[in-house]
Amino acid sequence: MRYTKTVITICGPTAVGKTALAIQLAQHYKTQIVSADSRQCYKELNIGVAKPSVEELATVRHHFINVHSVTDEVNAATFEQYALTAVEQIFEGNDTAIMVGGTGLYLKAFCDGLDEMPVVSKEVREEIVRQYKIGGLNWLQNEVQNIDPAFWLIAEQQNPQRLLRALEVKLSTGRSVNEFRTGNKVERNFHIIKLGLEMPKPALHHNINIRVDRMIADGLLDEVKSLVPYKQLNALQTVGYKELFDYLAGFTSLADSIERIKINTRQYAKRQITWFKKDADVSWYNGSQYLGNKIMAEIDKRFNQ
RNA sequence: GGUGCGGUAGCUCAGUCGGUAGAGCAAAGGACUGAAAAUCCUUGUGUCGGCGGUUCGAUCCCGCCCCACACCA
Repeated sequence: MRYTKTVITICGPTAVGKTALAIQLAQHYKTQIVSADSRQCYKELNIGVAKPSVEELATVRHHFINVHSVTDEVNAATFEQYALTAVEQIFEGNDTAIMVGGTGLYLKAFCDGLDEMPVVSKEVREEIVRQYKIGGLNWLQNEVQNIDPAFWLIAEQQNPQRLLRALEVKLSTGRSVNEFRTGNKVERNFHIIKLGLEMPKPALHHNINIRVDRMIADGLLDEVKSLVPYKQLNALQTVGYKELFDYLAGFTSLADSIERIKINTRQYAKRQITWFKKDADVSWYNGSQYLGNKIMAEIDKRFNQ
C-alpha cells in the first residue's frame, strides 16, 4: 500500500541533536514539525526542557509546543489525538510532515495507535490516590490482588503507577485493564519513515554536561523558583526541575543538585536508547556528524523507488 | 612531635565475638498502552592501606610503617 503523504519521525536520546536535524528537514521539505515531547508542550517550562529557541520556532512552525499549562492533564492519548489532527492539517499543504521527540511512548502512540480505554472518573482516581498515600504500596498491592486477581498475576507488583492505573480502571468499569489492552497496531493512512539519531556514549554524556551547565547559565534556577507552587504536579516531575526544587527546599547544595541533573539526564537518555533500539523500523544515523543532506538524499531515493 | 579517630566495591559507609564481606548511591542491562524527562525489574571479587607477628587459618588480634582528619603542643 502506497500513500502519497509521509511523516518522517526523528527519535533518539536527549542532547543528540534531534531539534537541529528536524528544522533542517522541515526547511528542505518546506513543511512543519510536530514535537513528540511530553515536556516541551508546557508553556511554563522553557530552559530546563531544551525547547527550540524563539528563533527556531519562528523559522519553522511547530505543533505541540507551548500548547498546554502545567496544570493541564496531558498524556499519551492527548498527544495521539493532537498529533493526528496536526499532521492532517500539515498535509493540506504538504506531502511531508516532520515529527521529532524523545518521548518514546508518544511516538509509538502516534505510529501504532493506543487501544480505546474507558474514561475514568476523577472521583475514583482521587479516592484511590488518597488511600494510596495513607496505606502505601502494601495497601495498593492488597487492593489489586483482591479486586483484579487476574491482572495481579501478570502485573509489575512493585510498580505503583501501573497498579494505580489497573485499580482505577477496574473500579470505574468493573473490567480489568487487560481486557482493554489488545496491543493491536492501527493502520494510518500515511507513510511513516523512522529516523534515529545515535552517538557514542562519551560524546552524548559530554553534550549532556555542556547542556546542563548552559541551562544553569541561562537562568534555569529562576525558572524553577517561579514554578515552586506547582512542584507537586506531574508536569514538574521533570529532570532539571525536581533536583532544583530539592535545592530550594534546603535538602541539597546547588552544586550537588546540578550534578544530580546531569546524572538523571544520563539515566533518562539510557532509557530512551533502550526504548528506541527495540523498534526495528528505525534507521540509525550518527548524530555527531552533519548529516541532514545525507539523510535527505537517502529519503529521496526511497521515495523514488 | 604527642594523643585520639579513621583507612573495606567508582563514592559514602556497615560488618566479620578470627573461617577471605554487604547496603545506599553510581555504573551496566532490561521492561514499558492515559504520570512516560514518570515508574518498575535484574546485576556486587573488592591485594578489606602496607609489611611483619600470633594462629590450622587474619580484613578482624598484636607490632611497626604509610596516609587522612581532629585536638594538644
